[in-house]
Amino acid sequence: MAPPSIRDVAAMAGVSVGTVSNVLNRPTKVSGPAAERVLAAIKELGFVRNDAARQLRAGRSKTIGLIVLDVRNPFFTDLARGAEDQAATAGLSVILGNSDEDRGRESTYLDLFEEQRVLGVLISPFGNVTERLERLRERGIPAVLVDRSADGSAFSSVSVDDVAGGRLAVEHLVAHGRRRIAFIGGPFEIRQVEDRHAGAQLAAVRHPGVSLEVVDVPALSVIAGRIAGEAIAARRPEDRPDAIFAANDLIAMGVLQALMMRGGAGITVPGDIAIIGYDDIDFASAAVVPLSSIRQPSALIGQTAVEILLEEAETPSSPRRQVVFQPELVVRESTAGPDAG
Amino acid sequence: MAPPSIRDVAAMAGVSVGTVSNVLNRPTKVSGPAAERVLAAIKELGFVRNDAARQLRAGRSKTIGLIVLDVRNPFFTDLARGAEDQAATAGLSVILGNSDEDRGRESTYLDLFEEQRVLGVLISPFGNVTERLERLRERGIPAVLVDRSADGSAFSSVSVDDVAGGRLAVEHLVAHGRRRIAFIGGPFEIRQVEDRHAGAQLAAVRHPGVSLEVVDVPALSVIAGRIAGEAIAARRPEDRPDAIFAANDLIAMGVLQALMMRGGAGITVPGDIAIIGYDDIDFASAAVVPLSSIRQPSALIGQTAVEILLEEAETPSSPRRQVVFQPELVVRESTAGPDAG
DNA sequence: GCTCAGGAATGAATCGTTTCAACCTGTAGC
DNA sequence: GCTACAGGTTGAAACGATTCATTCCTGAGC
Repeated sequence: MAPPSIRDVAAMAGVSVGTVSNVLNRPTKVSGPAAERVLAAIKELGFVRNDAARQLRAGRSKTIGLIVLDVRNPFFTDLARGAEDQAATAGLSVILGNSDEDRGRESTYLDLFEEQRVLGVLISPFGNVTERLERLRERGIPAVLVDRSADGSAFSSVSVDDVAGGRLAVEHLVAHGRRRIAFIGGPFEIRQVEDRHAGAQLAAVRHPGVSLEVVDVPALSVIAGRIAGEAIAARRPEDRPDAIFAANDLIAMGVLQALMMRGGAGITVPGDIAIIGYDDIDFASAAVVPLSSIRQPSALIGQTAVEILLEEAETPSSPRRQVVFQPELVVRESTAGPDAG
Repeated sequence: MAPPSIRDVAAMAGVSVGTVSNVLNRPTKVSGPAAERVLAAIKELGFVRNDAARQLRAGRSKTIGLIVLDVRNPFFTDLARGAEDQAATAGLSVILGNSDEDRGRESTYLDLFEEQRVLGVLISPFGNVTERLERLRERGIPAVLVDRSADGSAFSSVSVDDVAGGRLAVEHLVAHGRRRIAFIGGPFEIRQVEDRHAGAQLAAVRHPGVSLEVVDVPALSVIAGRIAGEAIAARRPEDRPDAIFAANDLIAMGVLQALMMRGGAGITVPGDIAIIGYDDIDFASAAVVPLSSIRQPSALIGQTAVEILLEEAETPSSPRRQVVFQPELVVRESTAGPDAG
């Protein structure tokens, strides 16, 4: 019942434990017949390496710890997937922790990862974790921040340029002839919201005659969007914007629902009002009117973060890097449909 | 730079390694002053247990492996959360693997878990994994199936009664006076779809005068739902159902969008047609018309599965258990709104 | 026939923790 | 003053894979 060990394999194959280990780790060092006997014994016994013993000897595990703010957000699951795939090519695995925007949970995961002597930590931080991460680094565990550009340069980071995303969105709306644009989003404490708005502002001021109104909402949710949308529908037609830039897709969908509802004010999308969201979640293309959006290279972020992490694990003295990706415009009917203005 | 070991702590505190270990694991066995010195040394050195060494000695890790079909499905993340919380009360952690309905990925995770000598495995199986799981059990690693009642009784399982869920939905519609009901769902190879339909059928035949039509769709997605919804809106009014039971919330939302679209056939929900979905995802309550649904106790499933797993890990000879939870009806406007029929 | 090179195989030491038999030391009982 | 006993403490063995200095073999070269 106890799993067979490398010793059992050695006994069965009639070789020493060292040879079995060589078959597993340095196959070229072993003669053909010996290797065959060992492999046969492994198969026969159903031997599986004991990872704990390997780790103990190696002093480090073959696992990367990843802590995300919210597993239910497609952005993070895609990011995780990218990290996983990249790790797999190096024979590593990723263990995923969901902090759920809770300092306690975040901290618990960091403890766990430290006990496990993980190879490195990827984290989209919520609380102030710099000290914790610094301690990990002293212990030889590197960390890379994801979805957050590192303020100082103490740690490497991989993020997306939200300012550029906001600019993209508004430039696109302007290019399609829109002039009165509303930014719907909030709360502004969230860095991403602030940056997206800043980008929108930048783009707007570059075009004379273009105005940017701000509609502050309490959360990045469908409901918040619907309420904002209803308020806009209730305005006199001449007071309505001709385009809406929502801080994320959930808000955009809520707005869309409100505008399109029968019994509404007879507003058409994109005819009367164009709408663009942010994140390009799956639901975006499935909306009543397929939603234009700003796509972030989520998987690529994860992938790149793992690459940097491995580099730092290999060469602790390697310089920190701040990678910032550019987001991409995804045009669908909600801004460029058949009856667009 | 190498992390301090229990030996360093012992040296600093002027005690033996055995005593340090006792402080950590059996605090009552250690005298006050000794314990204090040890704790001080731990703090001073920033000592953190090496999990690999513990595991090696214990022969088993303190981790539970969980493999789900799709991390992006809120049902599974809630389940994972339940499992995690329950595990935490026993001082264990959960590592989450996403098979993404891919046999290869599923198998890779099982390999990983076996190498890690996890305490046990929770799995919502995709491929045929019975042999793999049986081998694990021979090695002393128990497994519990989640979201799938085990056919034989070889393994314990925790699932939800989908037949009962289907029955609930239709009984509810009938109780609100609906007579011509359409079940929209597919593909029928998915057990859940089949069971939900079977339950709907059972309820329908119990009521004379109630008919149940089936609209087969190729996927459980918003788009599939919208297409089906458009087809229904295109029918002559007298040929339309007066209620729709969708196999999941995504389909229900697609149908809802199609029926409510301006330029549609002037159909009101729930006035002309009531709609009920399944799963009670967050979006359900955020739909244009808040969606009635069938709620599954996702977190409770995860929690219970962990309980059973721990029992089997403790007592391998304990009898297998098949736990089946009952789903719950959640009534919102889409079936019982102000203008319901 | 002897030496030597080099490939192949060996097995003891090691990683850090837990466990447990053995070993104090002081106290209570007689 | 001696034994019993219990609460504290000790330190060596064990877990299983990896590593590396050492040994063993084989065949080539002279």
